[in-house]
Amino acid sequence: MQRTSTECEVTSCRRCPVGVASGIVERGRCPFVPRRRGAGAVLHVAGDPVDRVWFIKSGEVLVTRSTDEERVEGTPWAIRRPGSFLGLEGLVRSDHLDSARALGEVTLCGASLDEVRAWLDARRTAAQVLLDAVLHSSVRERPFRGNVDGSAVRRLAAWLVERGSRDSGQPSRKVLAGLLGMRPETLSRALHALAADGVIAPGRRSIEIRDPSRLRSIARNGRHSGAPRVRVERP
Amino acid sequence: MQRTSTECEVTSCRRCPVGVASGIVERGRCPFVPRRRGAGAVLHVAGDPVDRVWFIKSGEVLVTRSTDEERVEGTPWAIRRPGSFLGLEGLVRSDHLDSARALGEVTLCGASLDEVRAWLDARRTAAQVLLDAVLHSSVRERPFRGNVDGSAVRRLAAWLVERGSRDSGQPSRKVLAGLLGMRPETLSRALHALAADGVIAPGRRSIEIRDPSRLRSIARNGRHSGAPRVRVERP
DNA sequence: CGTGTAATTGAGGATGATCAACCAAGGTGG
DNA sequence: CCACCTTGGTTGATCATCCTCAATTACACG
Repeated sequence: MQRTSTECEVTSCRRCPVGVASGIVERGRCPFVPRRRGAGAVLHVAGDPVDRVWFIKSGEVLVTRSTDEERVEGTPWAIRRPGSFLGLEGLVRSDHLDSARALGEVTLCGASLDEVRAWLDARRTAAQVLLDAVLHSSVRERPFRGNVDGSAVRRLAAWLVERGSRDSGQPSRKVLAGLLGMRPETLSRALHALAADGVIAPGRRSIEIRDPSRLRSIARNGRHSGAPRVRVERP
Repeated sequence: MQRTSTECEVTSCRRCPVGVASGIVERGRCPFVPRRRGAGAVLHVAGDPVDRVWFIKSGEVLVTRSTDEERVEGTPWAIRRPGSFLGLEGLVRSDHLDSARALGEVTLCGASLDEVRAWLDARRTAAQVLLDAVLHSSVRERPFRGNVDGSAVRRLAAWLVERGSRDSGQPSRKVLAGLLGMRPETLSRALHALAADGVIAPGRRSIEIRDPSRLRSIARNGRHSGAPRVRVERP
């Protein structure tokens, strides 16, 4: 079983798990061929038939799930990073579950569904590579659900804690709000509340964590002092 | 790649994908050994180290995710059915992501993590079986998030539509409420609202669908007439 | 036939969504 | 270089939804 695929391992085909499983080192051919896509490029749309499987080499991809059909752009569901696949659901169903858009410049290696199936049959460790990637992303990618998972402030704190060390560029407010299951306005207020507590210092493009321990405590039990609502007096 | 594993395929080892991949038919040995568990049995608790991987042969298992640590019982996350695995996250991390409890009488086949790893190395199609199962459950298991995915009534309607044909015994109200990201009280009111519309006829242990087309329409766009709130007059 | 648990109902309040206005930061073209 | 526009983000006010807590009813089970 492969270890976690981090960005650095993936950029070179000789160190990429897919390349290794394809036997690149001993002159094997990798069915996944690289391609570049610009920021904002739409990779697939929910409901479309799956024709290609993509492997993310570099960059980030936003996966959105469209709950209602009329809206083209669903709510953000997850951010996929290098080392994970897109479109593997094609192995068990015919159409895409969700839409995907490049968040920045991305490099993807693509293969047709048939090529992937052939690869799975031919290469002994191929399935292990896919299994590894799927397990990793299903472990990472546990989206927050509404209030059941705590208040807006708490979900934000939990996200900040989890993101924590990996300093990958912050997603835009709109995207982050979607990932956290809230509206941009609510996210703005939640950021404000944490900032009022001195726990974080939100900049326009990055959020600096000032008090990690308090942040963790808020993420755990949801208590925070900052900017309580005005309480209406009652007779 | 395996096809969808339905209950009937799984009960006999000769038709079970795990058994087949272990070469049961040609006298191979399957590392997964069956065990029965009674209703309510706790299979594992979030945070515990993963020591065994379980394969569900029959019955249903409730997977709960504990968001806060003090609460032993987290919010219901998904219901796993025959053909899916528990504890596969052990392949990529050391401890359980979530807790699991048998919803009724269940039969599980278990193997230690080491046995699973050895099995993956020894058996050519083992990884494909696991990959298939993981993809299936990640396709099925897309929990609803709070209001972002629509109102309580809409989420309930969507769940009823999706469950639809497969008449597996209804989960208890508390469990169902958790799966839908709402409180039991809210679920009760949502059921009442749909019943007032004549769309469903909720019994204590089962929910009869009276008007499937209207139910689908509510699931799609959230409009429903039943029991509108009293609207306060404003000057 | 009591008793405990699950499900329901009701009232009130907290929270987040909505809508509209506003602000700040980049472009773009004169 | 500056008016202009566009886009994304913030703020404020109001409202709908859902949560909370408590009381009550229905049901299963001894």
